[in-house]
Amino acid sequence: MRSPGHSRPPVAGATGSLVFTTVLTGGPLSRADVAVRTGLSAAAVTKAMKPLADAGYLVEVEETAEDQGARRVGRPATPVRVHAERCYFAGVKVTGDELIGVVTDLQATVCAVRHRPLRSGAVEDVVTELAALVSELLGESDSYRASFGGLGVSVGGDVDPESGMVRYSPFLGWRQVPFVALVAAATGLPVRLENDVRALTVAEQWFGSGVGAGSFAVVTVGTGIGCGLFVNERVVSGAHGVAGEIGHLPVDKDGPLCHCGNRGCVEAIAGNSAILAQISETTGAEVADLASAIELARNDPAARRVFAVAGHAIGMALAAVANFLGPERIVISGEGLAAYDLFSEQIRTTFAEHAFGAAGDCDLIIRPLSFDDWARGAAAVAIQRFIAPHTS
Amino acid sequence: MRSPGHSRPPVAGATGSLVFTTVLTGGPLSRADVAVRTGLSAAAVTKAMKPLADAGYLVEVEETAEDQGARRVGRPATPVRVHAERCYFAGVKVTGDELIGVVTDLQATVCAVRHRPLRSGAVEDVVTELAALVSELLGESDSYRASFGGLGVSVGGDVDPESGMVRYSPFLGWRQVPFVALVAAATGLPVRLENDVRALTVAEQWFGSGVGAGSFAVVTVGTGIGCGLFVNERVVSGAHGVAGEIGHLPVDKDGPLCHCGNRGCVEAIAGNSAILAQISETTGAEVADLASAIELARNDPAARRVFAVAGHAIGMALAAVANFLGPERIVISGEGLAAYDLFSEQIRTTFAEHAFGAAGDCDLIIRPLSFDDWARGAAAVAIQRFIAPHTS
DNA sequence: ATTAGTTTCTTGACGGCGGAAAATAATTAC
DNA sequence: GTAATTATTTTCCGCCGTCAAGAAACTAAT
Repeated sequence: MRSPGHSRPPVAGATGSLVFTTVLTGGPLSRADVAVRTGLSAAAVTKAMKPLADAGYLVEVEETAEDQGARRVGRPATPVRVHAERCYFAGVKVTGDELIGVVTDLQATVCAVRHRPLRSGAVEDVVTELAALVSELLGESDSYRASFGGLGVSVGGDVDPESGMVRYSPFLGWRQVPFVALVAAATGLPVRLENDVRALTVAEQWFGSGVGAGSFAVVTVGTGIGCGLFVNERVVSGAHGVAGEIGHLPVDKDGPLCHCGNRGCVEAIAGNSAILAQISETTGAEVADLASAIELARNDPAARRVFAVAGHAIGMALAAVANFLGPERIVISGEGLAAYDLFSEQIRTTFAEHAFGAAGDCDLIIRPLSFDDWARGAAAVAIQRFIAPHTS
Repeated sequence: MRSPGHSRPPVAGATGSLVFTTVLTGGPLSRADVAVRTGLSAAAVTKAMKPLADAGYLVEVEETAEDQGARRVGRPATPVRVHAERCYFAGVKVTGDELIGVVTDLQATVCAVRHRPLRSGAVEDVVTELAALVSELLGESDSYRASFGGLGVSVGGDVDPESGMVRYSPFLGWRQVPFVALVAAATGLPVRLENDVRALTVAEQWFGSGVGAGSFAVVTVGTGIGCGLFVNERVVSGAHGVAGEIGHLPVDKDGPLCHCGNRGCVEAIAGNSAILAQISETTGAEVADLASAIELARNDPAARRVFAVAGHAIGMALAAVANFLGPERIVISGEGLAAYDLFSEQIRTTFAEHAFGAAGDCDLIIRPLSFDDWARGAAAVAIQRFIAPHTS
């Protein structure tokens, strides 16, 4: 499979990346603003922007007559923004039974989505399907291939972005799989691999609620309960590939048995399947999926009680995160949040009770999440790689 | 109070700091080794070392005949080490009822120790006493004042090193105290303030078990249970001044009531006073201090059981830290560790049970801690400030 | 309309600093 | 002694960011 020449990142060095990301994450900004935000001199900003503008990554915003209201004296600023369509990226999240793929532009706006069921979890099959999916996605518009920046792939489990290895993925049953090499060979594209939750954290860092925060955490509520951490200017990876593992935080030592062997883990109480099991058990009703469980809870107090208990468990987890890291914000997201109105109050109450001192000051931000957002996270990893290769 | 000119840090820029800290923390190293470790070129290392050597901070090691055993061909390397006596630092830990002060050399080796009771916790009184203590300490040798690098002060609570403010200290009952300014005025010395646990973490980072680790955590077991975190090349401070607050991690929802209002916090089970209370209650014996409690536990199974329960709680906390951050190492320290043999097994068992996957691979390092070590931590902060001002 | 005042952006000179390569140094292996 | 090998130093080069001095593009007076 031959592929056209991919766009080379035009980023000169650290300063170029810094300026680029500042504009990317900070919306349209004048050069003077960028200078202030980055701490660079105005001259340095001008010089750093030159090649980026020449290559078409940055463009000056057309002045729309009466710009920002309070215009002061002096030469008016010329805001610069990212030319989002200059370059496209693909992101694929690999789950145990499905591939989710997206194409995004430079600002991580999703341009195309495709899902593809996985019949087999064998490495070769996954690679083949993945290559086919990406090929389909990039086939949707000529622009995608013509100016392609990179492919990001995210997998749950212990993953090493540097070596491109999936060290261990429980869902797929993989160990020591050189996934990047395989996917790169099959697609001919530049590939970057990352853990799924960390990929989501990267997306949040640059394109979501993490923008401007010195530290934040992303807590995902779904089948499992996960957590991505951003501290000291970087996403936390963990020395052994594990980090942000809050799903097995013990909440109730007499609680339900968790698959990890202990009792009363957050995940065993507030994970989607745990909720379903509890509701079935408590009410005797047959609930097949979360949607019907939510439906039921709207009328059945016993079912509602299950959600409250789950909310309590989540609140405990959030408080633990806040106490531990003291992040500026915690973003709570995940498919499980469809039932947010059922959780909400209990989450906040428990959080407030257990957050210690000033740790309780951290913002709790709710952000429902679609499955596609996981793939978008993978694309965000590719974008980050493209713009700031040294960072990750 | 006039003071002689303090040593100016001879550190040129980031590279100078990097080279200096590499030698400081890595023992004697040849220039070639430093180049490898830092990723700099050999030329850059030579250049960076020049002014440091000229100023007497680095010295070449005398070759002691038969150096390292396996000497290979080629020009022999000239190891360089830090001249520890080139410069002295003071560190003071402020507690509710006592000041603990030390003088250390450049390698944080303690050269002098003094304690000083605090009759009053009023800000002015503490400042006065602190100045007197430091003056006494520095009076112990002419060298101290002659080549003094800086004073570090550590306080428990919410502290902002940048502004030099104690934002809130529960033990002292202080709020918004500009402590650095006051101490600097009273002593005429360059002063740096830091939270007590973070100061200890800095000491560990440069002069203890944190050396060479990309990430680690320090868990202190004493009256309270605290935790300092080092991730992504820096100590974690928390957006709101709170970080590493694991003392109130819930372990047993039916456990003893904690002063924070919840039940079964780690601290309410494994904190020193909690242990004493439990032992008194369980055995009916009067135990005044931890030492007698330990004594008792060696013979009394019921008392021993209290330590086991405490060990379990600590193990849970350690597992939470490991799961959360995935640090390379966890250093467990504190006065409470005098009873280490009583805790040990239970700590490790519980940790192994609750550490998730690869998070359990992290090293657990036991390091008993004296009260003086807290002051040494404060001195380490001053040393870090002296050598790498930009870092913190 | 002209002039002064302001703020933004650009340009060019300058300097610090790290890397590459060559020179120098100090030993071991023959 | 000569060659090989490794460490350190020196010299030179180029990148990159700051500083200072314009140039540009407006507003506000006069």
